[in-house]
Amino acid sequence: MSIAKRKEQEKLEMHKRILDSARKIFLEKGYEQTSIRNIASEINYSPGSIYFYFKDKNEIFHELHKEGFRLLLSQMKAVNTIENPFERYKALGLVFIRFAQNHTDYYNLMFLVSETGKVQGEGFQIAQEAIEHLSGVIHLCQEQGWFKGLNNKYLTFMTLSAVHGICSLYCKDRMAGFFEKPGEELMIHGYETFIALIDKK
Amino acid sequence: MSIAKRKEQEKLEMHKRILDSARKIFLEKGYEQTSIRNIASEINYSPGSIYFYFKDKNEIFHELHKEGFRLLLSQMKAVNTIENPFERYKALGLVFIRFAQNHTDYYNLMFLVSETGKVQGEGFQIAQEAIEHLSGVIHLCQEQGWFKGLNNKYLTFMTLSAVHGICSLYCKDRMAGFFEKPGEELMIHGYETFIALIDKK
DNA sequence: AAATTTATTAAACAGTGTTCAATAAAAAAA
DNA sequence: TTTTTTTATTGAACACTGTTTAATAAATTT
Repeated sequence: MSIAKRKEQEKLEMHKRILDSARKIFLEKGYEQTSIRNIASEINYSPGSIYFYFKDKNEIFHELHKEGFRLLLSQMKAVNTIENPFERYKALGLVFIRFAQNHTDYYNLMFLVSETGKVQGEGFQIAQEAIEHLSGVIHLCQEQGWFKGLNNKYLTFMTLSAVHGICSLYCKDRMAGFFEKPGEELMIHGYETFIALIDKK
Repeated sequence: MSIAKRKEQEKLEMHKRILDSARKIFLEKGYEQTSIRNIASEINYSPGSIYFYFKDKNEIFHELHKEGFRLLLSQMKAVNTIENPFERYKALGLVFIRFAQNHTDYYNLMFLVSETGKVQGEGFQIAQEAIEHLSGVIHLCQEQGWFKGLNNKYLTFMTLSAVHGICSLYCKDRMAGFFEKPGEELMIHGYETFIALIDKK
């Protein structure tokens, strides 16, 4: 039985090696510019063998997709230490923004690159968990008198939209020229403007 | 001279034929799923000949990109008939949202598909014009007492982010499942929530 | 030691964007 | 009108792409 176990471990290791190579190239060059042959040659492997470990290119992509969401979600949950719900709400947006800044490539992979439509399976579940987390914090705010008369779901969607809008404009690098400031500053000031508007108890 | 003129016209016609074919396929299948061979065969043309009229696939894409922006900008300018500046501001957001709904494929092409970084040349100029238009309307609002104490540029960026966030989440079809409502309703309610927040004179 | 499972590979298939020499068609010059 | 030159078109070729598969090597089980 220990032989089977070692086998399994070796298989996991190869799985990881491929994923490491894929992560490097995917985050560097994006989806289309990453080829199975690139991933394979990076680890001196044959392209065909990749298919022994992954169904196809998309499955590798979704593995990284999930990785990104797990990373984001863990950072979102870290703000639970903040007691004041509105402060927690504010921090949650900053987590998003900082994530887009520090992990621009993941952000692209998670929100911008992947094809329209359903992000299936586990990846979708984690994304949903992230939304529910935001919704929960907003609910806490509302219990304490913030956002009076506003629907929780729509507020959640709107918050998500505003922050995602900020991040995706940043990641796609649209708007340099009109907004001569560097993107990082613009994001923060844009977010502060948003918070200034929403901050009425 | 009339021969040269007819020649030029014929060239323009071929240019248009290719663009028409490209538009159809690009808007239907997106960037990557559109091939030069597809575009050519659609009009019983040889793939190589495309390169007599366009530098490469990207140049065709950017032509459509510009088309989309011209269309959006014309609809943005149509709200100038509204006298009240805040009403005009509100309508501007709705123009965006309706554009994303009615021309989802263009929206994808314009904001989501194209590669990170500079959208060069004329296309960039039109995008800039659109931003300046929004900024101008916000300026009018501020002259009449809205958005007190808020920086025009940041407010412009934030508005753009919020609306673009709504539209891009819609276009990428993220969030079905958590927000069980159809995307169109969600967009409108999300936008109304945004307006409810920002509406303080 | 033989049979069987597991892992790896190179080759092949059908597709991609793009280039280019050959060629046909049209216009200009002789 | 004939020759030359320009303009437009084509198919073949190049170097890629994701993926499948038959052959093969290696490791494990019988």
